[in-house]
Amino acid sequence: MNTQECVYSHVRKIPKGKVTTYKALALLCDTSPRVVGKILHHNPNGSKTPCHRVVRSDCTIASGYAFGGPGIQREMLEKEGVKFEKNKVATHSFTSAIGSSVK
DNA sequence: CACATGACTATCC
DNA sequence: TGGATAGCCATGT
Repeated sequence: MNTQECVYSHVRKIPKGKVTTYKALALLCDTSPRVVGKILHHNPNGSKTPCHRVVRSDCTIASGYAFGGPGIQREMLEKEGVKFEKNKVATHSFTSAIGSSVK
């Protein structure tokens, strides 16, 4: 499976009210976080990819969000039940492992 | 085929 | 503790 499809698959497996980090996706896809972010920004798989549930390792919202702005992403997550600490995501809202691994 | 870029992460000052 | 710089990997030109 290509890194691209791999990342998309994992992002789609993120349960509602939960979030993940680029680093986690990178590890699951056996790649680097840079690639994960680049792929997600390239094109959310037909809006089926909840890229708004993907945040940085620092729990902060990603920069250059493509849905209208970081503020939008935060509100979307809050509506899904994700707790927020100021401009960061609550650590307890993270999914340690998304569904199943690729390999 | 080689160079440049990027939703990032980690280290240094 | 916080901001800036370097490193990394895949994709695109």
